[in-house]
Amino acid sequence: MGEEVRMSEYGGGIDGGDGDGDDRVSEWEAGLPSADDLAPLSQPLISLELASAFSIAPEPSRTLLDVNRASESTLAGLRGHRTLSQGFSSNNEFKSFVEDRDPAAAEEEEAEADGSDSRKMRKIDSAEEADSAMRTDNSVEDPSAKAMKRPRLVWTPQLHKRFVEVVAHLGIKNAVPKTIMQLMNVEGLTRENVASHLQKYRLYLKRMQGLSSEGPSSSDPLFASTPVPQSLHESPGGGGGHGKGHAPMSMPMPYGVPPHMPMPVYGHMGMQMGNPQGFQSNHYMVPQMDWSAGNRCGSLVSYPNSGPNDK
DNA sequence: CCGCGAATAT
DNA sequence: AATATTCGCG
Repeated sequence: MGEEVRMSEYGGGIDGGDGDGDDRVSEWEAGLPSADDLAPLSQPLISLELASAFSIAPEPSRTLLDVNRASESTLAGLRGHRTLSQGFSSNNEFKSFVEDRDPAAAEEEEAEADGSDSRKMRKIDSAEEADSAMRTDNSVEDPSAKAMKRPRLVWTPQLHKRFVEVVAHLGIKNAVPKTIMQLMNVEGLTRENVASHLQKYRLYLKRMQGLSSEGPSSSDPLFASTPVPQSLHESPGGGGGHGKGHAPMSMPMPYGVPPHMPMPVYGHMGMQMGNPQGFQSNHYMVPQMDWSAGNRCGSLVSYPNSGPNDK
C-alpha cells in the first residue's frame, strides 16, 4: 500500500561546488532533452524512489483543489493524469524548486521507457563537503518553524507553463496575482512571486508585440513559445468571488491567433506566430520533469497544508 | 489589495 | 550580467 519510501535521509543538498551560497541547481536548464510531457506514467512512483534518493521526500499533501481539477479539465488534460483509482496517489506535484544556501537539488528523472538509443547516464552527485562553517540558518528541520525564509523560487519551465496557462485561462482581465496564485495551486507560491513573474511576463509580451518582427535575440527562452490566447474567460469566483465577469472586450491582440483554444500544448513547441525571426524555430524543448519539488526543509510541512496554497 | 518601479541579492 | 525577490508608493 502506500508507503513512502524514505530510505535515505537527505544527505544534505546536492549542492555541488557550493562556493559560498552562490551556485545554481538548475542544471536541467542546460537543455536536457527530455521526453515529451506526455510521458506515460506507468509508474508514477518510480520517481519517488529516485526522488527519495535525492532527498526529495514525499509529501502526501493531497490537496487537490477543485479548481485545480477544473483547470486541468479545462486545460484539456495536462500531461498524464496521475489520478489513480486509489492506493497510490502521488499528489505531491506542483512544487517549486527552491534554492537556498542549503539547497537540495531536485533532479528530474528521465522517464525513458524505451531507452533504445536515448540513454543518458546522468550522474548528479555532488558531495557536499562538510563545511565547518555552518550558517546560522540551519533551520532546515523545524516544523514549528515560524518564520522560514522562503528560499529563492526558481521558475521552472513547467511552473512557468502553468503560470501562463492559468493566466491565459483567467484572461488578462482577471489575471491578478492573487487569483493566479490560487489557481496555480502551487504550494509555496506567494503572491509576490506571482506578481513579480507576472510583471516580467507582461513585459515580455509587450515587448514581443511591439516588435513582433524584430527579435534581436531571444529575450526569454523561457517565456518564448508561450502565446497568450486571448481567451477571456471568466473564472468563477474562485479568486475572490468577483462576481463580475462579462463583456470581455477583444483586446488588441495582433497576434492573429485564430480561435485557438487555450490548449496547452505540452512538450512541443515550435509554432509560434509571433516570431518570424525564427530564433525559436529550433525546438529547444524545455526540460520536462515532473512537478516535484526539492523541498529541503525536512521534506515535511513547509507551509500550512490546510490548503494547497492558501495564504 | 493590486500594479509598478526601484533597489537588492544571488 | 541576468533574473528573482523584496520594499515602497500610488
